[in-house]
Amino acid sequence: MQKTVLAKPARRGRGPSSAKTAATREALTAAGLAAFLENGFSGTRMSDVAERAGVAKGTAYLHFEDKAALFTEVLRVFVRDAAGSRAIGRPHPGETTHAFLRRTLLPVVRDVQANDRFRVLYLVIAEGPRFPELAEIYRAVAIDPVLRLVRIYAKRAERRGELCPDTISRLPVLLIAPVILGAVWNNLFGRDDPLDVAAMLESYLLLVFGAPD
Amino acid sequence: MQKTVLAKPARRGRGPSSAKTAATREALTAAGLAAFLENGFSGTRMSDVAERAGVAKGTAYLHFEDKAALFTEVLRVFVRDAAGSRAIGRPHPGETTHAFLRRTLLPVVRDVQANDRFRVLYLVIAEGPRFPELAEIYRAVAIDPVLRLVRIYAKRAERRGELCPDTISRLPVLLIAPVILGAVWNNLFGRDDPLDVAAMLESYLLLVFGAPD
DNA sequence: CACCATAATGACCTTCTGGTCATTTTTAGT
DNA sequence: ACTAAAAATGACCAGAAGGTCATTATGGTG
Repeated sequence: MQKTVLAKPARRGRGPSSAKTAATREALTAAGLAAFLENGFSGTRMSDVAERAGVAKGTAYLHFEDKAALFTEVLRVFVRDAAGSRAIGRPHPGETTHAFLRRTLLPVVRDVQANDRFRVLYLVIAEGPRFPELAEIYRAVAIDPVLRLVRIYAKRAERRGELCPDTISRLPVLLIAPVILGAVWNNLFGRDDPLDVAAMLESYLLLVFGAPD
Repeated sequence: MQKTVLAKPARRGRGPSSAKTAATREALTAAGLAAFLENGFSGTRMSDVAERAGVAKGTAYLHFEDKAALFTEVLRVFVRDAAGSRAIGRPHPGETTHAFLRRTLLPVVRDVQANDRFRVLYLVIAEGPRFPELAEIYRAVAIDPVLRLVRIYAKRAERRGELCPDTISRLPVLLIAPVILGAVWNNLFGRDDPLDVAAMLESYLLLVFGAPD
């Protein structure tokens, strides 16, 4: 089903083994990501990707079965890598859940926005129906873990009377709603009316948890 | 820039004027909407649209300049028509804003979901960057009016101490976040994990306004 | 009924682009 | 240096799909 790198099986021969092959692949994935972010799946031509990567079109097909494989591979790798930044930590003793979430979530969101990773989210949203496995992977790797954490801390907050019971713990998606909204909005209207997703999330937390005091 | 109908200028001639022409156009827009919803813009072939409409491909080009014109026309008409259901009414005397919103918003959302109009929203979201004018129209016709209303009633609620001040009135988008989320979620994961958008909005209102009593 | 303006047709053209492969270039081992 | 394995090339192919237009069908009008 996949091709990925065909190099692993032992360097027994004479020819070029070199790290250059890996570099070419890297260049292709980087070029692919950039191109897909810019023009979507069907709007991206393989020749463009190759050109961006500084190689010939045929070379792309040495590394990836076809365009769809390049697309899913690129995004899968990106998502898996990005998921590494999952170290959220735990609430300090005595810290309210609201304060904890502000302290941990906001920097993450700011970082995601600063590094344009919301555009990747948007790409998955826009192309998801045409690449169901990809959407599934994204969900399993990036969304569900977040929802699990949200549920845990929502329960904690409800237990401590900091949060309206049985809402977020039952529908953890509600907490990430503003983030999704921000990703979508900025990709549609961001040029004229950019939305500061972190600031919006901050307001949202205030709204949900009430004013701290 | 546009072609739309070329028929208006007087029926002076002999040939078939008939309402049949209009019917053909209707059939084309209906077929176009269905096809675009199903396969997106680039995934839809003009021959498909024509076939669905029961006409030859050339006929489609008699009514629409090109594929993009069909796409934008179809969606623009749909959005303008759908925007007619804007009769939200006003709060009863003494009614809390929370109760008012529940009473008026939930049926609308339920109706939208029942009639698959969220799929149209999703289509605009997914294709928006490739059709900026369309996104702009959608925003002007469907989103901004809602946001204006939200702001008005948020202010009212804040004045009456029903709502955390300076959040939703400053960021009215926050109130529609769950709706956008629902539209996106259901189009990505709806087959396996459908989300009841109205129910989610209900929970959301509860969360935002607090338990009624 | 004959006429003709208009609607509709579908074969055809053209372009575009995903994908291939014989050939050439690169590099490591001898 | 020589050689062979592997990487890279880019001209080429095939099919798909957007768009055209000479031709045919339709149905008011005189």
